[in-house]
Amino acid sequence: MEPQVTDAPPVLALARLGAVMRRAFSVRMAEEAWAVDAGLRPGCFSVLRAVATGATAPSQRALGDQLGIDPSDLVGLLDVLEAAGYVERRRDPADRRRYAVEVTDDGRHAIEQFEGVAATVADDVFGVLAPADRQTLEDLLVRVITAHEDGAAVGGSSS
Amino acid sequence: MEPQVTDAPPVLALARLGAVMRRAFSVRMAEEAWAVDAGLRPGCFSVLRAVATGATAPSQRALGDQLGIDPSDLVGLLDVLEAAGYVERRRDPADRRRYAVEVTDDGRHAIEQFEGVAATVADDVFGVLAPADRQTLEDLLVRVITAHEDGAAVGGSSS
DNA sequence: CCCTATCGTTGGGCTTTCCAACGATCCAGT
DNA sequence: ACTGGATCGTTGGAAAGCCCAACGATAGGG
Repeated sequence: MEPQVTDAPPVLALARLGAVMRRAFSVRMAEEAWAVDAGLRPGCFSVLRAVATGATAPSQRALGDQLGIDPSDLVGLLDVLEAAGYVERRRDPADRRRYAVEVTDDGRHAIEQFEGVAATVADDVFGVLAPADRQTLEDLLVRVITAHEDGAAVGGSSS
Repeated sequence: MEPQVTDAPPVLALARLGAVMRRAFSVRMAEEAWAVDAGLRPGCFSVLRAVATGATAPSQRALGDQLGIDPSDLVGLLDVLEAAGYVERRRDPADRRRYAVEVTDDGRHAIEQFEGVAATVADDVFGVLAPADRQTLEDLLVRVITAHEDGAAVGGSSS
C-alpha cells in the first residue's frame, strides 16, 4: 500500500508539525513548577532567548520584528518575564520612547532550564531519524529560519 | 562574541515557521475567488487531500486520527467541503454509525488548484536554499511527518 | 434483551494571533 | 522655539484554531 501520505510541497503538514511541537513543549513545560508558578507561556521563551542572544539590549520593536511577534503581544510576554525577574526594562537614554530590554542572571539560568525541555521535545520529534540525518535536518531548518528572521516577511502583512 | 543565533533544539523556531507557512498559505488562498466563495479554510485542504490519497473512503474518526484533528473540528471542515461539492458523506452500509467519506471529481480538481498555491508558498519559504539542499530538507521533513502520522502522538493526548 | 463501546455531532472554553487607536516621545523644518 | 509628522510602547477587542465534555444513534457481546 503506502499511499503517498505526503506529497511534494508539505506546506500544511509542516505547519501541523510546528503546532504539534509547540503543544508538546507546552505540555512538558506545564510539568515544571518554576515555569508554572511564573505563569510562563510558550512564547516567553522565544522572547527570552532572543533577548539573551542579541548582541545589545534590543528595543521591543526590534524584538517583534525579529521574531515576527506583534508589538502588542510582546507587552504581555515581557510583563511575565519581568515579573519573573528574567529581564529588565530600562529606558534607552538616547531615546526615551524605547525600552532597552536586558536579560538577568536568573534569565540566563532559566534559558538553560527550558532548553533541556526543548531538547526532550526535539528528541521525540526528530528521534525517528538516524543521527546523521537528524543533524542535517536541523542544520537546514536553522538556515531557513535564520534567513527569514533577518527581516523578510514571507507572505503576510505587506503594508 | 558570535552569540548562537539559533541553538541546537530549534523547537519554538520551527513552531513559528509552521505558523508562518500556514498564514502565508491562508493569505495566498484568500486571493483565490473559488476558495473564498466556498468558505474554505486552511484545514480543509489537509482533509481533502487525506480523503483523496487514502486507498478506501475513510471514516471521519480514521481521518481525525491520521491527521491529528479532533473529530469535533472535522465536522465543520467536512461540512464546508461537502457544501462545495468536493466530498460526499455516505453511510457505511456495514456500520451505519460511520460515514464513508469520498472525494468527487470536483474535489480532485480543487486539489490540483490548491497544490499550486502551496508550491508558491513553499518556494517563498524554502527558496533561500540551494535546490539540492531544499530537496534534502523536504525529504527529511516528509520522513518525520509520515513517521508521526502513523499514529504516534508526540507529547499531547496519549490515552 | 440489556449493557457497554464507538461514531458523528454540538457546545463551550482556552490560547494564540492580528488589527485599530491612543498618549508619550523624537525629529525635521521653519 | 514651535509645530507637524513619525515612531515606541501600550490597551482593547475581534477572529481563528485547538481541545475537552456530553449527547443521541448505532453496533456488538453476554
